[in-house]
Amino acid sequence: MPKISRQARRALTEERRKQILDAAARVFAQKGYERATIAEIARTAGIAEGSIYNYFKNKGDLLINIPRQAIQPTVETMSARMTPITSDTLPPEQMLITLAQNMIATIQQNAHIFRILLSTLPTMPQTTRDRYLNQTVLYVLTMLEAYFNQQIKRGVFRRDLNPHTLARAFVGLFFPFILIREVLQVESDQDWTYDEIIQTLVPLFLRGVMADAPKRKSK
Amino acid sequence: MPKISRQARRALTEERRKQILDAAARVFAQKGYERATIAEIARTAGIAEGSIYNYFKNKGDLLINIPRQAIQPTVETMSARMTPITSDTLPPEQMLITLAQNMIATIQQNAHIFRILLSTLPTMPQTTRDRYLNQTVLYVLTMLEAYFNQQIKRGVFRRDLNPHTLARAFVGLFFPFILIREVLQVESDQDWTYDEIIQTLVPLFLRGVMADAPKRKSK
Amino acid sequence: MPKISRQARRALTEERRKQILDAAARVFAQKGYERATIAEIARTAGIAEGSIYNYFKNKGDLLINIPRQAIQPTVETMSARMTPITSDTLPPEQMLITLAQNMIATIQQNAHIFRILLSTLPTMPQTTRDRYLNQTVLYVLTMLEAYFNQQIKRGVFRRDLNPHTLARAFVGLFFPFILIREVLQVESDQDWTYDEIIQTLVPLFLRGVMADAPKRKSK
Amino acid sequence: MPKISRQARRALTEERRKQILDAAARVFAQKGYERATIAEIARTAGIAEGSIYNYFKNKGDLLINIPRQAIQPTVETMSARMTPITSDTLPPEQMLITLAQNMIATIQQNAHIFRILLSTLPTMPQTTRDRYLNQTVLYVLTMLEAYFNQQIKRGVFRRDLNPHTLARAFVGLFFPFILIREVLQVESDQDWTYDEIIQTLVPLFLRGVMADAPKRKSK
DNA sequence: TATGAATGAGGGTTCATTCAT
DNA sequence: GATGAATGAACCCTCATTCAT
Repeated sequence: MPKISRQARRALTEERRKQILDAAARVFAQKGYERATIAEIARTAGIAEGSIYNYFKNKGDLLINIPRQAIQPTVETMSARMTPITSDTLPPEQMLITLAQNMIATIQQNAHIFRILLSTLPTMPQTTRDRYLNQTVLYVLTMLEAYFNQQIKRGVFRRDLNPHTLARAFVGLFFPFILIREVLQVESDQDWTYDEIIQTLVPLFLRGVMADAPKRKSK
Repeated sequence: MPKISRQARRALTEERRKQILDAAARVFAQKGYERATIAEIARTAGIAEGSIYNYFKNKGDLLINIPRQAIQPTVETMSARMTPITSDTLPPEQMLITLAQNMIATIQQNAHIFRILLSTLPTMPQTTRDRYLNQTVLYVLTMLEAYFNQQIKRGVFRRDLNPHTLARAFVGLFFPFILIREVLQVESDQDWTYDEIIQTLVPLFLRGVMADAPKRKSK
Repeated sequence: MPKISRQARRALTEERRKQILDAAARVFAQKGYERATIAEIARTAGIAEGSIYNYFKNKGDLLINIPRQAIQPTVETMSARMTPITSDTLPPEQMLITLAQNMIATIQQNAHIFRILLSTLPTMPQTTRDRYLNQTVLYVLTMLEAYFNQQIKRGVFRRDLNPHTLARAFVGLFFPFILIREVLQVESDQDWTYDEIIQTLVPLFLRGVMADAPKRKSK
Repeated sequence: MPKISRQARRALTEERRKQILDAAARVFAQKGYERATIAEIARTAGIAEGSIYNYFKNKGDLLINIPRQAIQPTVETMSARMTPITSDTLPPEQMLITLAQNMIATIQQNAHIFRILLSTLPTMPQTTRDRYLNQTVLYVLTMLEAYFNQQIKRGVFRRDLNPHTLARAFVGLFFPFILIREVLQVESDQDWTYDEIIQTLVPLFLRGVMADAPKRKSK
């Protein structure tokens, strides 16, 4: 005769897991995975070291579960903003600006997760790495790809372009800025704002990808 | 009195340092800095554990000395190709293609170093990090910036563009591809070649940045 | 919520610390500080190597905490016997004999600690050394000094003497004997007992320090 | 056909040994035996590490050979000053003052050796230790003992005293001062000079040991 | 005989994980 | 489930000693 219903128990457990993963994410982001200690994660989470092992198999298990916990929600938020309906109503420039803004905002809000990803991915085992990537970066790339594909099919973007390439290139445009500011936190490289960058690069990208204006249709 | 001339001794020492750094770079790239052990580095270098400490203060000292050893030579090769003279004689498209090819080739040849950089930089102490960055990425960015600045001043590229931003954006275009293939080694994302990417993105970028050519309006 | 009351936990911890310090003192005394290994201390204490670090910061921390653990109790016993009340009631000869006996007994019971002190003090960092000395030797010297000062003021001991000097000289009288027997354990120098020494040297010292007794001149 | 005569070779070797032992003594005194390194001794001696092994079997061999090298000369100087002839001509007070001054001067000049002795003796193997002691402290004690024996036999010192005990007690009187100043270098205990100490303690000691004045002979 | 790079055993310390309470 | 002390494997680093030159 449990004092708490099974459902309530479940919820409590889930709550605890979140609390621990949150602490782990913070410590991993600050110290890096290897130099983070279970002791510090426990302290940050406000529980005992041993308790962590009631919720996660081991240290690696924490790392594996961080993206679902921390990234997916924001990724989903982002994807929600990219529904076809929206893309119909917005002119490409506006759409791309919004996309870039969302992407950057998402990364900014989860900068510590990105730091973890960067320092961990290169030396992770294949399967873990793929799982991570699918849940995060590739997910976003796939959505972008769909949008570009649509625009190409409509003749808005040049027909000779490959949506796969475009998606990666578009994201890449902003990559160095994000890397420098959010991940590496280089302070000597700060005389710009994301808005300026977006206002410069989206039009630049568009000039590059837009199909020639209909005027020349007669060519 | 030493049996070997001071110069010969110096050369031998330098040789040994290279040998050790090379081993360290390989092991760091494979295991990540923290999980790499001195024992394995020594084994890889074909020497005894203790010998490493005759050439480097400690494990961290190995890390700090890797870029100079492994990257700088290629970085310098690259910079040699970007002299103003060269940039005068080549049309922008050819120049940018060459630059991109060089950059990608450099990274490919030093992919393991890049893996180290990525996994180590985020949790490095500020000063070490800055030193690393200056020797590598920022060095290249600065050169690119100079080139773009030149082209803007000549009216070849749009005058409303900022060379600082352009340099980062140009590098960023290729970043996701490099990341996916060289660093993360995602095998499910391989149906493209760097040449295709370059042939697509350099013109795209150029369309975005070239000033409208009034002279040729009459064409 | 802890399963054990905070007080009980404290007591257990204190017990463990004593157990470890005791083992450390034994091993340090036998091998000397530098040649003693954590492994052997752990073995002697009957615990695992790592456990020591749950109670002490490092090897040096063991050394620093040994005197409080092992000497202070006896030092305090000794000081208890030297209250002014006691010194009032005993004639100087009896008092000094008792003092010498106590001192020697204390050292005998903690001979291994003294061996540690001697071999460690000369090369210790200043602050550690001062802490050590204050807890042990200087503590005793200060007490003696107070006693001599009292006797000088009362005219029992010569007024031209300096209590500071006397305290050191008195302790020094017995020093070579203690050194030879307890610390150096020279076996070829054993045809005497501490009692004989005390019975000889206390009167000798007293003849040296007693004020000429004008009252008894008429005797 | 040696270029150098065998004798000259011998002398050179002996010179080199002295040079090395001198360096070793200095480093041992400063760092303690265990923490002293062959590298530092070699550096101090101005030769290569490996060369030390051409003159001494190993590190321990250095330690064993230091007393003969460094202490014996001064010990011999001291003993020279204590010939019976001298002791005949000087009154006891002058003699003891001279002895104390010589002893203290000797120790002062060789303070570093004393630091080595103190930190090394307690954990040395028996035989090494005895050898050390016989060459140094016991040597001096034996001489003192002879002097006291003479004075007792002459009736200058009390007949009920034991020269063995007296010798140790006399040396002990100055021990704490030497220990505090020369070995432990306690700086907070410096408001006295050796001369003051000697001027106080020698008469004190003499009052304790002198036979009753001849006036009471009639008793 | 002199050199100093090479060696590798050994020691202090950290920390993920276990388990008795 | 919660706790946190106990564990011991693993790692970095030091340094006495050797040996090829």
